[in-house]
Amino acid sequence: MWALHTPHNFQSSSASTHFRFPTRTSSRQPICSLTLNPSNPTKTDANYNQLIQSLCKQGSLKRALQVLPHEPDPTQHTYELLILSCSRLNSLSDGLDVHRHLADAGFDQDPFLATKLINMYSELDSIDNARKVFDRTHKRTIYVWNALFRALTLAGYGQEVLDLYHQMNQIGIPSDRFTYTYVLKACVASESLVSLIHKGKEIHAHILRHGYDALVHIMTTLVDMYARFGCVSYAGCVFDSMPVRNVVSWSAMIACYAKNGRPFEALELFREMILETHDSIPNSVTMVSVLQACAALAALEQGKLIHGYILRRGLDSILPVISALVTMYARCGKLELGQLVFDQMEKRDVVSWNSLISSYGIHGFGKRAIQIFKEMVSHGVSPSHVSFVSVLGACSHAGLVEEGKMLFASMVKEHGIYPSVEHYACMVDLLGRANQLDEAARIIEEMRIEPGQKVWGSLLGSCRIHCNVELAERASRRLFELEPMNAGNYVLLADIYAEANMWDEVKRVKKLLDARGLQKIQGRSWIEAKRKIYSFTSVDEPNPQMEQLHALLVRLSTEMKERGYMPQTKAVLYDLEPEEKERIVLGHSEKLAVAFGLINTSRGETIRITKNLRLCEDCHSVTKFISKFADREILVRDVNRFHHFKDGICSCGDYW
DNA sequence: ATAGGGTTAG
Repeated sequence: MWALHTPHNFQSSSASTHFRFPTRTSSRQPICSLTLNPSNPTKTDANYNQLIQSLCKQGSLKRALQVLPHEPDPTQHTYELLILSCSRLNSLSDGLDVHRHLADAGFDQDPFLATKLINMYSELDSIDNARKVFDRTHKRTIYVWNALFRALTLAGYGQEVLDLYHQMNQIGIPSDRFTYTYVLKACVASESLVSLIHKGKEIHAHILRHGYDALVHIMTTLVDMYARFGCVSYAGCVFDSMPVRNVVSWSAMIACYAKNGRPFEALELFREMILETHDSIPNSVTMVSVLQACAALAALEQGKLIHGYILRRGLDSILPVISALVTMYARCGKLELGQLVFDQMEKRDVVSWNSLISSYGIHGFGKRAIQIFKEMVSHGVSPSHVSFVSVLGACSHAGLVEEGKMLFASMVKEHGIYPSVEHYACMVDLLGRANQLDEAARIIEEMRIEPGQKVWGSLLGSCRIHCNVELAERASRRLFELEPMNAGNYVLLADIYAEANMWDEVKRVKKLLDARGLQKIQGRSWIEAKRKIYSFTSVDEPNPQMEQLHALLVRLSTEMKERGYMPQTKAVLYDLEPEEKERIVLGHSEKLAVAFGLINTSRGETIRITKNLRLCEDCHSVTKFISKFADREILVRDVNRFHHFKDGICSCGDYW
């Protein structure tokens, strides 16, 4: 005999031996009596299936599983609901249990249920079991294949999907429209270092050949795939070719621009979306990308307008949107506004906290960032790997070496998070900037995962700051192998040689750069004034005020020299006369932007500038001078962090 | 016969 506890969500009288279905008519008629002997099937046993199904629908999986052994003949539908319940309740052990029952009953060759099982294991992060189900299923319908493709893609096994897809084609099973979306995603979900873009283009061709090029879902996936490969123009071509677009397509294309360093285009496309479409109304997902674009541009006025739009559209209570707002304000130099948005949040998740931590980090408030990190933990929010990237980054900007080491050690010990390349890169950066280059190198040697370009890149960057030729050569050797087309690495190495006066070596590196058809990334600074964004490069570009700007800089330079300013020209990669070098650094884009700000903004207004590269030392010291004797606050965001210049002092404490 | 797809925060 067996007994069941009374489910609390059942209307039950004091007699706990009777189950009642909660029905709309509140019938009190017992459907089946569980005191019956289940091994002796009677007519009422037909209701066990119904009972199990009903329990599943109510979320009482445990009870459904207790009833299951007593149903002599569970139906496909019963198993389906059981499987779905296991995913919903996130219980792998129950899932395995259901799977066992189903196999015992001979249902495991049912392709419909195999699909469901694969989906279940996928959601329960048990990819091996999903594979097993697939392997054991003889009759593999396209649904079964697609389910496995989806599961493997989500788990990051893109290459495996593509191999299986090849097999499927060999056998002659035709793809359907769902197959294409999964295999396209598989191309970018590959953990391998080789780019699978060729594969993606091949599948793109298949899609065109099979006439699937009018389907919004597939086309949007293609846009997204090219976006993730960084092929912005390809994504744009697909987007332009779409006969029908919807919110998701627009959002994907806007995200493509926002994530690939094309924030202007992102905002432009958003404008177009609003003005030219009637059926594609921007949603919260769209707005997140738009906010990212504003953040990238440091376009505060734009960002405020977008914030207004978000409020009008009632999208201001959606977590991702709010986190993006926090970041946008902080990256536009308004840390206090970011904090305000954060304070007003009713609910916070780990991402909201991460936004705030990294915001304080890039503004150089390392201690405050650590404090917020601890506050998050004390609120019961478990840090994610990004939390550690953010907080370690904050330590790095503020030179908090000991604190960073302690946090790094706590990752595994206290939070069970194993450091990834990103975390190692943070540590190398932290130690390297603090001139503990040997220890940074030691960390790399002790890494149990492949260091990769991020880590070597951090080391090379630190070598640039502290002019360590030997280590720089080691790091760059690896980097030239890993990312031969990244001009930045060659330039860093050349910088280091130049500072060490090794001009032959500088020439050699430059030749390497030329041989690969690469160019030094041009320095660019921009400033928002009167709702427009003005962009400057060191090369003369048509700007009506250019002469005026140059004249102002020459005058300032003379004045500064009288007060002890010494031009620092080591960023110049040519072996030139000092005067010539001086002339070059005086034309740096950041100084032009500062001069423009002095002329075109009112006194008392903070000059806010953004730069695409790391601030050079000469620009840094000149801006300090200017902040003092022009009595202006100047806020500069370089590629890594903020510099807040005031009274001749920079918030970075000359440590950046 | 049934089933499933695309964009998003740090």
